[in-house]
Amino acid sequence: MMENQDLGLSLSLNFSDKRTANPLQLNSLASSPFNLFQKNSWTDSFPSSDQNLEKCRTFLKGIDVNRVPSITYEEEEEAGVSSPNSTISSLSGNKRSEREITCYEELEIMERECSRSISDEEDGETYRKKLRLTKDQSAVLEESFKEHNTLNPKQKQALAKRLGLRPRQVEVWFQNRRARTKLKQTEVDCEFLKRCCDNLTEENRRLQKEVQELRTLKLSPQFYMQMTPPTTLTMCPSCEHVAGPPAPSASRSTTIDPRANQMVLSQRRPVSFTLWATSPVPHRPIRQFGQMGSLLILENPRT
DNA sequence: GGGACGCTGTCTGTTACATCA
DNA sequence: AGTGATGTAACAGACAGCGTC
Repeated sequence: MMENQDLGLSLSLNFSDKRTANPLQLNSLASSPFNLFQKNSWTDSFPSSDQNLEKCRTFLKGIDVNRVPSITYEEEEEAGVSSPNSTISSLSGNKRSEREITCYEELEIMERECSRSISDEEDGETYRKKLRLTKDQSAVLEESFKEHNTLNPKQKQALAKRLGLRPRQVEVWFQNRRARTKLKQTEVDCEFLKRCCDNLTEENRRLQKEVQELRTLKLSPQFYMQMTPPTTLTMCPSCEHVAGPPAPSASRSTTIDPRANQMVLSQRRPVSFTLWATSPVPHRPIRQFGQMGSLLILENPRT
C-alpha cells in the first residue's frame, strides 16, 4: 500500500505508461486549479489509497470522456508524433502552454491517474482508456474512408481537426477499418469459394453419373441411337451469359474465370453446369484477384 | 552501385474496454 | 446484478519502402 506522501512522487516518476511520461503534463497539472499532485490537494481529496480509488470513481462519475477537447492536436503532427506510442503524449505537446490545458483535459488526466493507481494496485497491468467515437464522428470517418481508405498526413490532420480527435485516433480508426474491410472481404471470398466447391462437387457427381449411364447405354446400341443428348443451356443470372453450342474442338476442361464473372464451358457437349444453380446470391464482387487465384479449373477425372 | 541505418506508414494479431442480450 | 458474446479503440511487433550516409 502506497503512502500518501509517496503518491505524487511515484506518479510523476514511475509511469510505465509512455502516454503519461511527459513532465510538461505534470507541470501543467501542478499549476492547475485542479492540482491533485500538490501534497495538500491530494491528501485533502484522497486521504488514503483506498479512499483515493473511491473518491476518484465518485469524482469522475458523470464526466463525458468522449467530450471533444477544446484544443486541437496540430502540434502533435507538427512534432512528428505519429507512432503508436504517441496516443496520449499528444496531450502535452512542446508548444503548448500550460494555459491550454483545459479542465476537461485535467479531468481526463486525473481519471487516467486514478485508474492507473487502480489498475496498478489491482492487477498491475497498464490501463488504457477506451473512448467511444460518437455517431457523427464515425459517420464522417466512414465517409472519408469511402473516398480513400488511406490518409496522407494532411488529410489525417484535417480530419482529426474536423472531428476534434487526435490524429493518432484517426490513424488507428483507419487501420482498424481497413482490417475490418479485409476481414469482411475474406469472409466473402471464403463463402464464394465454398459455394464454388459445393457446386463443382455436385457437378462432378452428376457428370460421373452421366458417364456411368453412357457406359451402360454403350452396351445397348439401340438405346444409344435413339437417345437425345442431355444438353441443357446454362445462363448466368447476372451477366446473362449463355453457354454456347458445343465447340468442334472442345477441350476437356470446365473453366471458371472469376475475373470475367462468367463461366466458360468447353466440353464435348454442353452440360447443365452452373455455379449459381443452387445459390440466389449474385456473383461475388471480386476486387483482389491476387488473393482469389485467377482460375479455377476442374478436370474431369475420367477423361 | 550497394549495404547499413533510421524513419515512416501499413498490416496483422492481440488486448482491453463498452455495450447489449 | 452478473455474465458471456460481440464490436471496436488502442496497442505492439513485423515488415516494406524510402532517403541518407
